Order: sequence, then structure tokens, then C-alpha cells
Amino acid sequence: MVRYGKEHKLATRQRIIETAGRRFKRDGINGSGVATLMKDAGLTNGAFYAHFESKEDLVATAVSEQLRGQREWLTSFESGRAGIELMVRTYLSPEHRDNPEDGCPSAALLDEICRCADRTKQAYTNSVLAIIDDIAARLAPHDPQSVRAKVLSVYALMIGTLQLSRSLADRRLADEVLEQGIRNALTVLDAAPER
Amino acid sequence: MVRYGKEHKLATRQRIIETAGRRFKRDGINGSGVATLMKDAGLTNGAFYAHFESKEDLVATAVSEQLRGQREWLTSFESGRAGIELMVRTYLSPEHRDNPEDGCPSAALLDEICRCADRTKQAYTNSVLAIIDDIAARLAPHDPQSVRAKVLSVYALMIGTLQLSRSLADRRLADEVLEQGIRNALTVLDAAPER
DNA sequence: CCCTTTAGATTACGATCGTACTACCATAGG
DNA sequence: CCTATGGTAGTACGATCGTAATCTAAAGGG
Repeated sequence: MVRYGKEHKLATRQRIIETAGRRFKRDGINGSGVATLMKDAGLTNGAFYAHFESKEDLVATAVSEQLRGQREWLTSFESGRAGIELMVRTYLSPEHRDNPEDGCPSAALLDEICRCADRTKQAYTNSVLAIIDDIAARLAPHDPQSVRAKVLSVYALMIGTLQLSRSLADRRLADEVLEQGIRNALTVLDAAPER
Repeated sequence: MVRYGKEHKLATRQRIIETAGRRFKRDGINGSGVATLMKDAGLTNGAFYAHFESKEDLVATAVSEQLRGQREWLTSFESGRAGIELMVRTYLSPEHRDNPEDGCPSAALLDEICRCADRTKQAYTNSVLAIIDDIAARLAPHDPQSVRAKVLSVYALMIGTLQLSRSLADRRLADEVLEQGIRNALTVLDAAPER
């Protein structure tokens, strides 16, 4: 009865999700049409609705998938303080700033996500918390909950810094913002928790 | 020769710029059509191009105007350390988070501005620097240049924090992020400059 | 080995909305 | 009363999301 191996459709679906994620980060959610998204995946607009029930559906899925990818990326750094510092430096690097399509989905899409349907915001929240709990567990293995808000807020700091650096027309200034952002992130991470 | 007092057209232009600024912050730049923007100002779409040469033109103008407004808002706080702290607390308040149309244009639009034409990014940069230099002059009257990067980076921190708080579906968590963001901003501001 | 079935994609379409532009109109002011 | 200013209304034309009819080719049965 199975005409096409069941992995066929799932594979194309996954391909759409991944290419759409990159396109969203490049051109924005509102700036990416269904036709373009499908062309990126090597398909035509009509096939879209065989895989997703609406564009919102894809947005929620692609954002989650992007954050899952970011979570994997984060686990590629070693667990100690040195690993965290390298992670911060890599995140707040000119390379990351200049290639949003390969980078952090939050930095690229956060203020569009603010305006999305609740379902998308919920998907975003869940995926972000998975990342944050991951990092919190590394920083404080015995009481991850205690550093959750701090890790979240450092994530926010890095997102804002990257966005601002991307929006400044003056490259020198944009670089300075990144460097100061690194210092700030480390300052906050090292600050006494009870402050 | 002057049929209508010259202030008439300028006044409508200003009205368009202001209502458009609010609309952009509500629905995004890409999410706001010219017809809607004009309706907000009590006009019809056709009149738009008598005031602006294109939508991009209005975007650049409205963003600048919004930042000018924010600069005025900032000057309403007193000059000392206490004023700065109150400003941070007001910026990172639930009220600000829940009313983006009355709030910070950077928090509402920054990652759309990243993708805008150079002209808009240039306008954004100029207006932001005016704000930053204003604050820097208050913090270090004798050497404002020395704290410019730090003030910019704290602005980035606050922007990212507000955006993240807006995007989280869990209200409790969103509030926590704001509170931790306040602590972080103050920590960074109080950190020794040579760190 | 051909032939049917059918999953999965294509092309075509509809309705709405996007920006940009233009011809016309109402009224204010001399 | 007449002119020109600021606005309206309508238009062009492409892009938008979503649906539906049509085509293609893979997988299995006879």
C-alpha cells in the first residue's frame, strides 16, 4: 500500500522547514512569501499546503527547528566557564553579525515573533526554555533553577547587542558594540547571584 | 501666493509621520500598508505621495522622529545616577512591554531595521547616536566619548530584554526577565570602565 | 513486463492586499 | 470669481495566501 517510502514526504517537509528557516532569518517572516519559500526548497507554491496547514504553521515549526539547531550548536562548546566565554565571543562576533541566515533565530526574528499568534509565541517559549535549561544545568548542575532567569537575561543581552550591531551604519561603532557586549555578558555572568 | 498657510501641509505631514510611527511599532514595517497608514492619519492613500517620495522615505523619517521622541522622553529623567536608574526601571517595566505602540522604536523594529535600505539604517544610526551622546554627556560630563560604547551596549541590553519579555508566552517568566534585566543594566553601568 | 493506482507535485486560479501613480475635485484666499 | 493647493477616488499591476484541477511517476499486482 505504501507507494512512496514513508521517508520521502517527511524528507521534503524537513527540507522546507530548514530552507524556510534560513529565508526567514534573511528576509524576515513577513518578507518571505510562500512561493519564495517553496522555490528555495526546489518546489512550487501549490505543494505547500500538502505539508503545512498555513504559513503560521510553518513559521512556528521553523522557529522551533531553528532553536533546536541553536541548542545543538551550544552543546558543541565545552561545559566549563571557558566554554561559555568562547560561546559568548563566537555569538558576538562580526561573522555572526554579518551572516544572519546562518545565525541566531532570536536575533533575526524576535520582534516579529512578538507580533505572531499565541501558538507561535508558545512554540518559541518552549524551544527557548529548552536551550536555557540546557545552559543553566551546565552553569549550576546542583540548582539549575536558580540561574535560569540570569541565563535568559544574558541571552536577551546578546540578542539585543547583535541586533544593534547589525543596524548601525558605522562599522567601527558596530564592532565596538560587540566587544562591549562581550564584556557586559561576562560581567553579568560573573556577578554575585544575590545582587 | 500662499493659498493655504504653509503650516497646513507641514502639519498633515507631521501627523502622518507620528501615526505611522505608532502603527509601525504595533504591526511592523512590513506589516503596515500605505493605505492603512494614511487612514490612521485621516487621509486616503493617494495623498501619500504628495508628502513622501516612497514608503522607505516615510520609514526613515518616522524612525528618526520616533527616536527623537525617545530622546525627549529620556531628558525627562533627572541627570544623576538615580535618574538613570529610574529610567532603566521605567524602560524595563511591564507597562512598556505591554504597550509597544507607545514605546521604544528600537525594541519594536530593530530587526526589521537591520534589513532596511542603507539610507534608513543611516538615519537610524544618526538618531540613536544623538540619544547615546545625550546620555553619555550626563554620565561623564568631562569625557563623554569614554562611555559611549558602554551606554550603547546598555541600550542594546534593554532592547533585547524587552523583546524577549514580549515574546515569552509565560507571563511570570517574562516578568522575571525584566527584573533580571534591570539588575544587569545597573551592574553593567556600575562596572569599572577598564574591566 | 505492462498497467493500474495514487502519492506528491505542478500549473492555474481567485480574492485580497501591496506600492505607486494620476486624473479629478473642493475649497481657501486673493 | 478664479486660481492653485491639498485631498479624494480610482487605477495599474505585481505579490500575497490559499484552493482546486491537472499532471507525473513510483510501487505493486496481474
